[in-house]
Amino acid sequence: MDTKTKSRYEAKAKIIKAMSHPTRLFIVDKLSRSEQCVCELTEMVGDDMSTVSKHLSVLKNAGIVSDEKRGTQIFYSLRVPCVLKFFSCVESVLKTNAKEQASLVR
Amino acid sequence: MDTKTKSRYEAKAKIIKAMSHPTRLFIVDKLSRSEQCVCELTEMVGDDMSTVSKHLSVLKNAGIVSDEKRGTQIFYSLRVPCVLKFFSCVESVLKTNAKEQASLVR
DNA sequence: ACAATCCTTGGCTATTTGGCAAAATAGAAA
DNA sequence: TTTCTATTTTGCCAAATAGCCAAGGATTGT
Repeated sequence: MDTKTKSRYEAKAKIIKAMSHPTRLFIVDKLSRSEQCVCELTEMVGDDMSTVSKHLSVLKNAGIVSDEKRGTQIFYSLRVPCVLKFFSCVESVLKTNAKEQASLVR
Repeated sequence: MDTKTKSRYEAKAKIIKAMSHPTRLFIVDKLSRSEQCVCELTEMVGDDMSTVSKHLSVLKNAGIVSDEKRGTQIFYSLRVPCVLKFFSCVESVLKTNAKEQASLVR
């Protein structure tokens, strides 16, 4: 694989990697409905705020979310709605896997 | 986040995580055109065969690819074509990021 | 100025990951 | 059987990741 091809796959992988954590997936799911401040997300996730903040910076760094400061709070929102398509595909993979599991038992 | 919700997000994240490595993305891309044996993929990727084999087992474990032994070779193929949709979205994220970069320079 | 609130950053530890090389396995062919 | 050949597994090490806590901005309100 030549260097140029490689770095293109690296750039793509970075974006997918940003989505590859349960908490970040949860956050993206929430943001798909409406923007949220860090404190609200922290509340929903249940981890330390610093942990949530780090997850958000990963998503922001990948270009998946954007942030806006309003007063003392920072609101995050989904910048590229197409990532929501991941969910339906992932669910169909899970379904396919479950079917296969079932057929093995039979 | 309750335990059940959490484990659902974990299952989804696992699938996305399997796609979150440049080499594995490359492999999925190749398999989208036609099935390939490990030796062919190893040749294209340029890493050690044991490394490629490990990547393939990650993809297989996630349910993204399936394998079939024929003679001495093992052919891998894409089990869930919907993962290809990831590519177009990821590309649009890259494009959006590039645009933003450009506007900052201006 | 001071305190309170919201958020991010740095430091630490534990865990996971990715890579190669060597050893083990499975099947084909001789 | 023995010997290839294709692939996987194991062992090891370096690097990356996730989590918490404590410390450090920034902004609002007193």
